[in-house]
Amino acid sequence: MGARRGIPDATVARLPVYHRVLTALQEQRVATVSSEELATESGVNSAKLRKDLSYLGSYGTRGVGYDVEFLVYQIARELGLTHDWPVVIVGIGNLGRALANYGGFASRGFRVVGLLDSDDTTVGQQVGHVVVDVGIDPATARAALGAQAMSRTVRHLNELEDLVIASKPAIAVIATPAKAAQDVCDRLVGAGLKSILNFAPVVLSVPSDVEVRKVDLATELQILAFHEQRRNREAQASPTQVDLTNEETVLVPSGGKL
Amino acid sequence: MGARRGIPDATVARLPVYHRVLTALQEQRVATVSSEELATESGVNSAKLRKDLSYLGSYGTRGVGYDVEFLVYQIARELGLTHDWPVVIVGIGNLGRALANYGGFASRGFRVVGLLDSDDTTVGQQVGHVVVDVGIDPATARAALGAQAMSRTVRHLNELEDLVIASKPAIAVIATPAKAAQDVCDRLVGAGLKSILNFAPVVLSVPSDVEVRKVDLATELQILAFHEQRRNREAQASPTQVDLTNEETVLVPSGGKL
DNA sequence: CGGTGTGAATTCATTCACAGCG
DNA sequence: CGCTGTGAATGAATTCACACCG
Repeated sequence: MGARRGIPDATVARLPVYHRVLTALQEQRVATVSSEELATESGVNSAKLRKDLSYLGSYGTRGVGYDVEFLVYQIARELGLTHDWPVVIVGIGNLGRALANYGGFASRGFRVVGLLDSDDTTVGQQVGHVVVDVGIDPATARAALGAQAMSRTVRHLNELEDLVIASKPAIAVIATPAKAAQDVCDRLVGAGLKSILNFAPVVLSVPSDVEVRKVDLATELQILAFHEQRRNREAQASPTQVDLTNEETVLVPSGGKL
Repeated sequence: MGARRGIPDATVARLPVYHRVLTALQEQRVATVSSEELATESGVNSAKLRKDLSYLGSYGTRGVGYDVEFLVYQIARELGLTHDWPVVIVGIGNLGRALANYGGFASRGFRVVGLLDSDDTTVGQQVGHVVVDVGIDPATARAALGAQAMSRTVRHLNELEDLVIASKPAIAVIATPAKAAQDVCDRLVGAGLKSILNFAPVVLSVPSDVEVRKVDLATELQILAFHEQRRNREAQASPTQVDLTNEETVLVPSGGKL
């Protein structure tokens, strides 16, 4: 039973991991893989993995496993990695720069078509490496370089609408300070964007047909701090170890977890 | 009924958002807030918010709402934001630099005590602004500046163990390339760290008493791409617009928002 | 009256366990 | 026989709806 309708969100969130692991296996010339192996490499258990994959279709072979190459392709197609996704980045501070340079984007069909900032000292700067695959013919290379150089030059925020019209980004990344984020978001939405990745530490309000995903660095640290604190509270309450040394790794003999 | 035992993970993940919103309200001198208001600002519904807060204790007043200042403190305490959390960042590329400079850390008790990299041209560099609050007395300022300058100088990865002994970081951030991440992780774990925030696109394997949280930029984009693709498929199936140009993503002229 | 706190109902996700296929 | 694919069981998170209190 192929399930074209409604892959659960939790599954969608794991597909990129499976895809990455499978791609690595592919590079090692591994032809097939069992749910058990793939699950271990992906940090999940095998039942979950099999159920996840079953939402895409029955792509495995009983008694054998999954064909790596075939599965890579199926997941890529499901995620839309076979398309080209033009991305605009707004806010070219440290984080925006880091994102503009991030290799993991280009390799999966995400192509930076524009960089925007409102700071006059940043506008006009060239950001990131301009790279062309070797073995490309000179004319194409020249054109590609030109286009890349263009899309790597930071433009002023007030060109946002022009950029959207000209380059039709499908996804916008907001890496501005918190204060500017909602305004930028409103303009992106006004220009027709429907997919936004937000790094600013604010909750953006958008119409219900726009999807926003949020990455909040401080939040992640706070969650870690919560668990760290809980661990310490428990250690204090428990009878054993004195653990004010740094070298610890006392690895609880047979730990009382949760 | 105060619930000391077991705040659900999903709730813990939302507490930082509530805390941020409440802090903003506090700065606007708002004294009390209802679950409805706080929920809207936090992007959740009010029932969820009330249930979340109920895990911390009965801190609201019926017919009135929550005391902003009191609630800020309670959440901060629960998350451990009243502590100081020394952080070490490993991998000082674009992202590591961005993280080292990120203001959202310092303001919540996260203090960068060390920066590590294995690249000799990076080692020795000074990263990030060294800042001291105004109105501090000169001697203290001098000491603070010294300590900060120290902790802002990139040190070589092979000093990792020394740094852990000297500065006792509670949390490590891995911002290295994928290839280096597992090795770095093993060394951090070996040195006793139990809380790791991983930006490298790999699944880290760690003992079960170590907590790893992962932020994967490419993954987030892929999830957006999935939904974007689904939206487009549906649009295609629906009667209106033709959209078979190669440049795809034909912007709807003046939006039919939902 | 207005708004919190919370059992009960519901929805969503994970895990179990095994039938059935290659 | 080995491993996938999946119903059924369990568990977690969300939402409902209202008793209860200030």
